[in-house]
Amino acid sequence: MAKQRGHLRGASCLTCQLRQCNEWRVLNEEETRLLAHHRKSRDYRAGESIFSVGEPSHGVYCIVSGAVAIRKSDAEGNVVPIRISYPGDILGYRSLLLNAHRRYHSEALSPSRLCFIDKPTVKMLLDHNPALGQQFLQRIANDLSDAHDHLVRNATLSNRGKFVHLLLALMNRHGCTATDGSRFMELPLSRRDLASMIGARHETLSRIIGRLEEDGLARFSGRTVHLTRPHSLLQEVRQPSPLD
Amino acid sequence: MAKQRGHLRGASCLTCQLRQCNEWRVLNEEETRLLAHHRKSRDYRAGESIFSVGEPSHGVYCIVSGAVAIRKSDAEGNVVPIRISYPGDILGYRSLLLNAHRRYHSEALSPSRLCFIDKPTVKMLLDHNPALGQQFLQRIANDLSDAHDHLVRNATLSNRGKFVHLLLALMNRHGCTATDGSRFMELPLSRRDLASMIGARHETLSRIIGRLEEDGLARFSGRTVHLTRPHSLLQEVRQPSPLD
DNA sequence: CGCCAGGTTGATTTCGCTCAAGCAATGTGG
DNA sequence: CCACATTGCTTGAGCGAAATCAACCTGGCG
Repeated sequence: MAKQRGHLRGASCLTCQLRQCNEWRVLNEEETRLLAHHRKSRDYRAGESIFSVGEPSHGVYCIVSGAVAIRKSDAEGNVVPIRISYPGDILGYRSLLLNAHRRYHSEALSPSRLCFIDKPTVKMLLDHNPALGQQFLQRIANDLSDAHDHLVRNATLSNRGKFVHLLLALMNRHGCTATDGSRFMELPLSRRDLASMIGARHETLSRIIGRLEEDGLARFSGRTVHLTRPHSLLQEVRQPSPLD
Repeated sequence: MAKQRGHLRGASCLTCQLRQCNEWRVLNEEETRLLAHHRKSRDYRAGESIFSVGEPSHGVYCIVSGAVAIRKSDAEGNVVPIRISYPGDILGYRSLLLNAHRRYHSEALSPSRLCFIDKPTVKMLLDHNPALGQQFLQRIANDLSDAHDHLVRNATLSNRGKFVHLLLALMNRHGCTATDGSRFMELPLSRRDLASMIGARHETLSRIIGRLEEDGLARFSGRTVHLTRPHSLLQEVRQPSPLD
């Protein structure tokens, strides 16, 4: 059933709800038809790789359903998740716009459906509609801002603070609100990955989680998290003010 | 004398050596003349602010001489230097391209000369020559890559490692090589700023510096640094391989 | 001269890493 | 079906790194 919904949604970009809120929204009907005609939809199993570091870029991917982790690795083999992408997000635009090789790993976190649009088609659309380039520019500028915010947080917060921040950010995407105001979700990543996202060992994360439970702020059980007092957590990590 | 050289260099973009290696290099002679006609050159004292967070963007700045610090601050008032820009670099393109407000502070580190190019002129050039937009795109993509590398390093290295990396990076820009293979430079930032760049307290940085001197790897005196065995430092912080 | 910003140094405590053991869930070959 | 490895996570002990708090130095500068 869910699969069929996914299939219908991916059947044509013209009817794709997600297109309304991503970079493709500036395309007119004719351009969208071109997009739909050239896109290739494919299902990925959980854990399956979408692209890897060092490969040449042959096009971009557009997430229809599921969730995708973007990871970066350093010389010692440490792998750090950089971001999680969701339905509507477009992956791999950077390598394509720069004619560069992939600098990131990308991997499905859950069973996912992605549409692939090859390079010639994207180039054609970029030439045809300058607003599309502007969209990508905006997107990359926002990514840069996010990365810098992340840097400032890392320089400022404790591991606990960083983790609380991460939890709240994940909650925004994955969370549901219960009737009593508490919030809960399924974690999209393993504890190891969560740990390396905040630059800590997994043992340390385990202890931080223990302390959060002691403090009565959260309950963890497998991959489900329940934040009993999200408000208290929020004031633990005063966010950078939006006007900066 | 230096001032006069700076003045001559800024006198016209047509004769500006720096233009050859920054984003303006894709402009033809006519476009460059337009640029030269609209640019306004101005000198800044050391420590003087160029733009501040929250201001609207009225144009971009192009560094002729000196050095400029870009800083970001969070809600608690922590200020973290994000990067240092040098002659040839163009500042403030992000806010302009996105029609957004400034998200960064920018401040001259030494007596500096900058050219200001107002928004209408940049817009005109962008419309006239699509390659310019591509240049800015490339620039912002590289900045993003740098920021992500920074994130991975922060998650991986110790404070000492981060500082050594920072020293080597600064050395690339500011350093001279002595006859014996050792390298030296003037630090462009205070120790406090250096500390917050690696997310550490200034006392901690002071101790790290002490240890580097004990190890016979460096000598610090005021703002001058002398790296006696740069090679040893280099292998302390195995850089991410360039093929990622 | 006092004052102050920038930097160093010391003592103490907290935090987080390392190493090591243990546990539950899952998978696999016999 | 069991014995056995494997994977992901938790827990504990010990230790080193870094934060915190505080004193103190040093070179401008009014």
